[in-house]
Amino acid sequence: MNDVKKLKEQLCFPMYLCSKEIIRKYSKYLNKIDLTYTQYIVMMFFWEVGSSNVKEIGKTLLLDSSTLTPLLKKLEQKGFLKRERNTCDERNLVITLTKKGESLKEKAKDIQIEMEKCLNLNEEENKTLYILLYKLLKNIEEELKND
Amino acid sequence: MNDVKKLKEQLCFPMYLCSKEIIRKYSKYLNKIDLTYTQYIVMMFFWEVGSSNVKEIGKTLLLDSSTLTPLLKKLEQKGFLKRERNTCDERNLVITLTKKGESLKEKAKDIQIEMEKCLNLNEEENKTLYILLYKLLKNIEEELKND
DNA sequence: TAAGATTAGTATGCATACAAATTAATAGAA
DNA sequence: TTCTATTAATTTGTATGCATACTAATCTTA
Repeated sequence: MNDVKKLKEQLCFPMYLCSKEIIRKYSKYLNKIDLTYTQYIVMMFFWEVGSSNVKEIGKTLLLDSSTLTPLLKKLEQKGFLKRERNTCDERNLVITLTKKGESLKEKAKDIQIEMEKCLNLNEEENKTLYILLYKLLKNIEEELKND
Repeated sequence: MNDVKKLKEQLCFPMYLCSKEIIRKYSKYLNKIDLTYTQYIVMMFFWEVGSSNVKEIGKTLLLDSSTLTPLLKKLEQKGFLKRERNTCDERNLVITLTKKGESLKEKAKDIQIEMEKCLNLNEEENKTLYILLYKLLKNIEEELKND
């Protein structure tokens, strides 16, 4: 057993596939409201907090600012967000939901319901998976700190 | 409770983060052997099967041929793979491991061991997570067929 | 057997994702 | 107070990832 592992024997592989395929399925619904998956995640963040800056979004979504800058500009182009410099500290942006962005929330609700059906796990499985994913995430983040 | 869900309440979010962060951590090790994560997955596939074509790789890794074509060319450039047309059916490629690609397997072994430590789940958790991920993957693939 | 359908792989365009370098603004120390 | 360090965001370059369109080879069938 001291050999290189096969794809199926490594946890990272089904994780990679699940994430990719869930996003693929989600995208089919999100198309209808003119959002990509990452844009949707960012909008979800704003539906919770109302307004924020690049740094804070990155900390929550674990995304680099160089990923977020063009993405936020895109969401501004689409009229879902507004980007302004903070007058107190010009280094910061103040990014806020527009009325159009706020109203998109209603349409997203239906998509979430559809997606939950697709995953097709029972309550127990769902909860177990949820707990394990967050545990794993915590462990990995701890490890990444040491680099 | 008939409201839009928060990020933390949706399974897709920790799944997305876990996948991304595992890949981030893996990449730090894979740098040393001149592989990206996706390139590593492809090499794992070849360490199992020896040789294949674009279609088959895509079916196993759930990747589009338009993703694989440039990636396989890159791995050929690095000297890990060889790409030739199948003389029986010129539409197909015959992609095979080179000696250099084969020998890379030994170095990958150590990386797999390091990574397993990083995930830091016990045997029970590991197994449960593994089973749930494959179950979810099966469900999603079933749903994607209906599109 | 010649025309249309199918198949395998490639090319193109768009959207992430991240490392590294850069810019502009602010904080902190001498 | 001025010089240096730090910080927030942007820019640049590389690598996916996928939808769509395309090319070339093979298959099908009339």
